[in-house]
Amino acid sequence: MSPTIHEVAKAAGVSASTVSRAMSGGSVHPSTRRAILEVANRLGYTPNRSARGLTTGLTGNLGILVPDLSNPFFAKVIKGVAARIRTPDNALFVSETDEDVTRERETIESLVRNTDGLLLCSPRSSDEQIREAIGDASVVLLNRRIPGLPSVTYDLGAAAMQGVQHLIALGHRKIAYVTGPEGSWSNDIRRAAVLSAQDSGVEVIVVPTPAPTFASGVLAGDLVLTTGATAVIAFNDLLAIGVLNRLVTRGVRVPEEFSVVGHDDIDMASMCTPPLTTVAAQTERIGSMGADLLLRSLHGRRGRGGRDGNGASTDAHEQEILTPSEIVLQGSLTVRGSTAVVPPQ
Amino acid sequence: MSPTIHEVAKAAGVSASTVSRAMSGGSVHPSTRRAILEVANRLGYTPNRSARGLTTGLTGNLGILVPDLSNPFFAKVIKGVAARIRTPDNALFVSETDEDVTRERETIESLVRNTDGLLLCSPRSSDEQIREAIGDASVVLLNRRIPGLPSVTYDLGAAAMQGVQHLIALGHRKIAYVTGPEGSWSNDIRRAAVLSAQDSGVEVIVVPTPAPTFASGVLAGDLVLTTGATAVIAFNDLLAIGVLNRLVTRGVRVPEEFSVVGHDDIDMASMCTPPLTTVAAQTERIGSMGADLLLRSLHGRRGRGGRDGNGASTDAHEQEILTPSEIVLQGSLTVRGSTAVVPPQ
DNA sequence: TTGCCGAATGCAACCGATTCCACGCTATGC
DNA sequence: GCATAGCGTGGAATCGGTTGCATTCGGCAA
Repeated sequence: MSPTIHEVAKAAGVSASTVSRAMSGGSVHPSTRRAILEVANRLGYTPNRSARGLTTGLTGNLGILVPDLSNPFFAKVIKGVAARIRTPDNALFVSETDEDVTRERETIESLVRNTDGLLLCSPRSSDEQIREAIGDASVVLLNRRIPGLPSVTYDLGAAAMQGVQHLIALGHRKIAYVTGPEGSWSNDIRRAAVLSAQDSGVEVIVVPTPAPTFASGVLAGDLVLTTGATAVIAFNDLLAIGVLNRLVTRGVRVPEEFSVVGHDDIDMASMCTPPLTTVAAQTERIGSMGADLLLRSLHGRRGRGGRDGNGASTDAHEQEILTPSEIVLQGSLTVRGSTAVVPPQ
Repeated sequence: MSPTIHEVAKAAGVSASTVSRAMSGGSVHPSTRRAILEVANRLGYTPNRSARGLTTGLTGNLGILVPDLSNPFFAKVIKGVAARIRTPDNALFVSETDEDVTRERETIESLVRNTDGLLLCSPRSSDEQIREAIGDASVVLLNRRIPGLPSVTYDLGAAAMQGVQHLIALGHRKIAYVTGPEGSWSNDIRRAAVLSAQDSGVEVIVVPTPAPTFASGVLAGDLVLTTGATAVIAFNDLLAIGVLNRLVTRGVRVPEEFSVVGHDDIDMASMCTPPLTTVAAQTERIGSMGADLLLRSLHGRRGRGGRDGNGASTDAHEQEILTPSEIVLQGSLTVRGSTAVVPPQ
């Protein structure tokens, strides 16, 4: 199919090594390089990735793992990553775990073997499990913080507090929290933020759910109504919209009789009726900054050491470049039509 | 990192070629194979993909291209593909074009070079452009039919007609169609289905949109109201929900005063108020069947011919296996709360 | 003029697997 | 009893790049 480097070399009247150097910025005479590039272009030469990967130890592939592709929050994160990656040198593997912790580990290990670097978005496994699974691969966490690993998150706690304060300011004194998935770092933080309202004399009821989806939200809607709360905060917008729909179906008027707050600000949040008040993240930004961080850390890394004998200095060099960066973005409350002052007794 | 085949060979006391055969089903004595597998397992051996790819010409990667990742329809298709692909031997590249035809071509060409096979979901380019871009790569089209290429579609025309008939049966005599993107095969068919209602004496107005998104739907909502139609059919659910929201905002009661029909049956369709009547596709199924078809066609294909001298017989063989299959699924109308009988004069 | 240095280039080894070929051995048929 | 067929195995070539090392050549300083 595509010509090999040797064919280009012959056509240009030079050796294969010179072509290789011309293509990848080695020391080549300017006029020679120009001629080679011209020939390569004319022949439509593209280096064979497997061959290159064999010597360099690099695949040119990055990977991202998300719990659920049909959750718009994750779709947006991937969009952010894809926008940043768009170069001829890198392609993006996408995998999902379907919120299954067992599969998560397998998938991480498989991705680690087939990519140069990995983005883990909202992983559900424990810190320790994740550390083990990734080994010494280049990984950036998204929407999850583990000490010592690079990550991009946003200030979940502060953002969640804005939602809580909003409800308190509206006079609500009994608030339900609809939980997210087991093992979710963000769920822990959001739940804690809501529970902290107890310090202000607010009663908090935690309502469990099997999965952070619309369907679970519908189920949770009924549970929420039995608690006697006047407002609900859900782990994410899908759940919140599910609750919202159930309330409306059961004849509860929102926001007059009941207030609903979600998290993530997915597109759907502004499309439902009433539009959802929600704690917004800079979703695409999480993806693009994560990709940035990953590419940067990759840049200072050797594929597998190659033939350079001196391990010590390389290690020191890597240490310095791989110093973990933890980026924290800002979140903020977006007030829409699903929240209002507490109904009179 | 991972041990090489030679290390396994030495540990097992055999040659590398025997290990290779043991791993990939060649002719090896059962007891030898068992011993090798045991050693390989103990050492945690996984074949190096680049090395394998170099000789076999296969990368073990598949790719899928969609117009927009944050469109839930495409997210579902990808889910279907991912579910089917889940094997240790294959990984999935995901790319999006952001509905940009220029980028579409570049992306296809890049994916063709880096994968063994490609799924093109709802491509916007012309038949000819697509044929050129894919060359002789293995490709399966999703939600698009091009004569001679394998594809998975559903009977868009018949399904769309159900929506049209539904509105006619409800007494509507003036129907607006909110169009989808330029170059979209499904848009052509859906528009034609709506226009065919003219044969039954129904007036049809076509309303253009810049993109098949919620935001465009909101804009289209105002245009629709100026037409004097009593019902609207939109190219997809995102547009339909946008129109719906705009109507509600402007005080038009749905479905009492105005009926709305969408296409695709994305999750959101059942979550909005009122829930959307929509023409449903078997979305995930499109993805999984497409993946099936692709894997099957790959199976009968050689990476790059290798060293087998006899071209003629191989070609004949390939011909037979690569005979294009065009799978057509069924679509159907899901009636929900956004459609009702035409309002009295 | 001689010697040295660095830039430009070619040669050849190598990355880790697959696969063709040859060899030895046993079982089978005549 | 000998030729033959076939299985199991090892050796070696090969895929298409990259890179360390050797070589050549021109230029500049001594």
